Amino acid sequence: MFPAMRVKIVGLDPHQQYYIAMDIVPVDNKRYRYVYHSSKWMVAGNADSPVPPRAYIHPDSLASGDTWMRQVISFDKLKLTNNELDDQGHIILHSMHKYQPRVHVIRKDFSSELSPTKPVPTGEGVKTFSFPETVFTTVTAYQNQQITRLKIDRNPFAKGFRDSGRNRTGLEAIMETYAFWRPPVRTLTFEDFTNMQKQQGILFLQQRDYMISYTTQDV
Amino acid sequence: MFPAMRVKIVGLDPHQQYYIAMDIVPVDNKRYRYVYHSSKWMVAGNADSPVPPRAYIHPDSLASGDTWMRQVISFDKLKLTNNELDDQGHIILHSMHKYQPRVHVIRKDFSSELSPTKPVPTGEGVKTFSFPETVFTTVTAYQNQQITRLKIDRNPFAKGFRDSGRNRTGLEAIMETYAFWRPPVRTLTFEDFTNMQKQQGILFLQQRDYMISYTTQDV
DNA sequence: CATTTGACACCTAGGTGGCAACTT
DNA sequence: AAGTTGCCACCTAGGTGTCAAATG
Repeated sequence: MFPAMRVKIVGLDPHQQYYIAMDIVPVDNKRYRYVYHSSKWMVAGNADSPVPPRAYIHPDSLASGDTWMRQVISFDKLKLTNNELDDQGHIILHSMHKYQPRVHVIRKDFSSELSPTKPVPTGEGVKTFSFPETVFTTVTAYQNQQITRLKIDRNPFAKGFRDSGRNRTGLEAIMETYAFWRPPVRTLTFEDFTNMQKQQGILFLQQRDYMISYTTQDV
Repeated sequence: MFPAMRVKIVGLDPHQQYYIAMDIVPVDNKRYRYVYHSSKWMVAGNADSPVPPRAYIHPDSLASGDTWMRQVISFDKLKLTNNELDDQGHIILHSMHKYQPRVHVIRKDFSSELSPTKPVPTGEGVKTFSFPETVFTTVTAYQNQQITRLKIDRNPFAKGFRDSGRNRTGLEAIMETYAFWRPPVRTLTFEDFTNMQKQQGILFLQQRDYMISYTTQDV
């Protein structure tokens, strides 16, 4: 899942132990298709039968509120699959559907049913947060060059596909990168994506490799 | 530290939480030198002033007795240094000294003082095990070809230095490997090393990269 | 003279999109 | 036509011993 979801949490009890988990739930019961000439997602029938949502338990769990609040919590190890029979503990999604990632803060004393292959429990001791700007649509192939480019330019592992010096001069490529993306010091925020959504009318991501990144205060 | 120390533990309380830690303590207060023509370690004066031993807390800590007993516990991430000012949390040793690694099983409720840069606590709730056959001498350069070869042949990361097919034919190299070392299925045990000690009169290892591997039951 | 340091080639391990071949 | 799969080159990140040079 790239870009990874990143959150900062305040207001926890420093001495209380918490799990932090993420799950990804359907936004609606529709299936979508991408219409290339109008650059829009269109409804294309009803959703496939949903799979019970799995939980991704953040690997730093179990930790104290103090520990969680001192770091940016990154979900960059979360893996997605469209294989409904997956036994690797990955989160299972359908292609061409809309999804909402959610962050759960779970107090240790209410975590009896916590398991990667079970839905996240609800109720007392569990707080759930979701950010509408992180809704995304799963795809099976990139259909928008700016998304492809985002993923290539921002992900260190995709450096081999960058333009730099191939069909551009070195300096030209650097300048262009800086004109579209921000300097490396600044974290990419959800505004970057919503702006792209407005421009493109879409936001999509690929099978086994999706998603949204942002940093927010005051969760 | 290679080969890594590996242990199997039985007899813990399955529901009790434990830390498992390793430290490495001096065997005596002597400094050694290696006499090449006699293939022996000789005393070469008194030891350097000892540094307070650090603890390597196994990364699977904290875990239940049940969890610990179900796996082989490997210390392959333990790192050594001879830099007394180290701030990476590595275990600090002097070159050309003899050392004994120790394994500590620490019940959670007696682990108040547990820290990577502090000595392992002693007393109730802490059990310490040491295996005399894992004593080793630190060195600054390999002086025995069979040790060099052991480290090259057994460590996946050193595959680039293996003999296979360089100054031998492929089959010849394979046969020779199997004649001296065991088939890959079998775990290298301390007997392999003690036999080498008897033959060679030595057992030594290199700075930033040492040590002994064995698997034992009934710790 | 022994020891330490840094650059190096060579590995393991795993995360990228591209692409051709295949399935549906 | 759209989706899936496997293989690929290309990366990151880090664990090996070697060697030459610097250090003492």
